[in-house]
Amino acid sequence: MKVFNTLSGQKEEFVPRGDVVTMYVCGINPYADAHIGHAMSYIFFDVVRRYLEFRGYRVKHVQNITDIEDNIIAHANEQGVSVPELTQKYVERYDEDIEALNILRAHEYPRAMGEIPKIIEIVQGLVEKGFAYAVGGNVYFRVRNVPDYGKLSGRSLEQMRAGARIEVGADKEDPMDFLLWKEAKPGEPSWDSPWGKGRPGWHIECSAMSIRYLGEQIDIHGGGQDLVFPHHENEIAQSESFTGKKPFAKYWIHNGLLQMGADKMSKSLGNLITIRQALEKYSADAIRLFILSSYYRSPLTYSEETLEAAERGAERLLGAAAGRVPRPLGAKLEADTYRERFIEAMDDDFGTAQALAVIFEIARDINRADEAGMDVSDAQHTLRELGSEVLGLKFEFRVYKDDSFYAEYAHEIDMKWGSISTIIGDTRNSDDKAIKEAIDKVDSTLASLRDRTDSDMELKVFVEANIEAQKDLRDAYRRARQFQPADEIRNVLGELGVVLEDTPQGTIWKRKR
RNA sequence: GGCGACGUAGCCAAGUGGAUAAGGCGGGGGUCUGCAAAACCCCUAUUCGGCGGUUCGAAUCCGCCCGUCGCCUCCA
Repeated sequence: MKVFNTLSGQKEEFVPRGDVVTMYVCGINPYADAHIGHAMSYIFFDVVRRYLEFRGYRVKHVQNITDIEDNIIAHANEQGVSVPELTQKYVERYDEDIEALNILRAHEYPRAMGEIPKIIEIVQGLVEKGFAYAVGGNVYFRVRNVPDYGKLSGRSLEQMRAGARIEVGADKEDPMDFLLWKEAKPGEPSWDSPWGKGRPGWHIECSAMSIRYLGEQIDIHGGGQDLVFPHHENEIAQSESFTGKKPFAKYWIHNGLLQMGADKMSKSLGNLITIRQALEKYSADAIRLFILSSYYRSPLTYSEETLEAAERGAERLLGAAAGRVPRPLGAKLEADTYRERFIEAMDDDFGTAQALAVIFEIARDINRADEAGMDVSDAQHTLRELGSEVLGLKFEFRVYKDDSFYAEYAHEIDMKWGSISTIIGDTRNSDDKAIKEAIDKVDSTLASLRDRTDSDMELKVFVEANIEAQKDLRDAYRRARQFQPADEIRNVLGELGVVLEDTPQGTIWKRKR
């Protein structure tokens, strides 16, 4: 299995350091809802973890929550709430997002606020070893004492010092020195430390959590490409200086960034779609397919058209994985070669795009073989296993949220139904008992739909009961070979956004996409 | 200014020296179906931003040019 390591700039054979693969992925700053760009990172690393486990590794996955820093304080002040109130709210919302996207929970989600003693211990250690110095209540990391500083991002101190945009802090020894501990201003959240009241700097919490929960050296450290410098570069410097052990992380894996139009999607640019907004329009499977359909290191551009395409793809996979008439006596569609090709693709630096191509081929061949009367149960099992276990697909239809489908349906059905009742009327006194009963059922579901109050929480139930009743009525007409009323019912439902499909297992209804 | 990535069909996107350039979406035609839908079958890049070069052979390597983007500052 090969993995691209940012540290070496090339693909390397993946050989973990011990029995358990230790993996640290940079997480959220909880002061706003996570957006699709975050989803890209977390879905990708979710697949990394799932694939490692699929290949038989045990994985320990830790993801930090940085719940104290400047932006958080600013947002809390703006909203007039305390920092813990703000962060708790967004951590909870993040948990919901993660679950909705079918991302496996990390084994630990340490929060910066809970790691202050470890952070102080590391800062103290760095000071004692000469890698850090205090100026007043601030403690800075002394970059020039680290000869290989810049090795991750491939730049030298000289290059960086020459950069025109680096501000020289008045009290820093070197413009590239960075803050480990920040003196608190009056009214800000703070903790006692050997340097007075203050809070952690911007990179130290990740070192502290990684060391505390995974050990001084780990296998995989991941995050978005925008974290390579300065965040991860500084993590390496402070961690390796503190422990005296190299490398801090054996494999550095960075995903490309999501583009929004011409720019990257980011909080600071404000050009973002949150995970929740996306989930109102697209299924989790479609979002995962969208993200996994390209190489993780390439940038990806958000577009409705591409998400919609992914949605249709997800529907096709679902169709192929869904139940079939069992054919135990038919020839078996073998699935081993697909599995081998899937593994081959994933082994090459998580080639999810090619792995997905294999997934779609399984789907096509299942449909084809099923039509030819073969037993496709093994292939379906493989499709579901690779799709859900490794790629994290749910194989569920899109869940429509926060739209007005049910209300509109309830509002319009009476009028629509009235317009076809003349056709129905001709058959109302039919001898066909099934048709008569089905008509009565439709009438009664319509009555209950009419009688409900607007505040009725059971709107969805009533609407679906009515759709079911109409579907059954149409089937009764079809069995009686009365196609005109049958087609009329289908047309009316179609105008209301409901599609009827006749399958070997009977007629099913779906929301129109 | 420095460092880096990318440019493949209408759209998304694999492939990175060799035999017919994956896969998805869309489009066209067909099979099936009472009619639809779904599914399946066929077609949809003689060509990989442009121009040169290396090679028996290049989308794949080298050079130049054009274009797009990221990082260098909080950021997945």
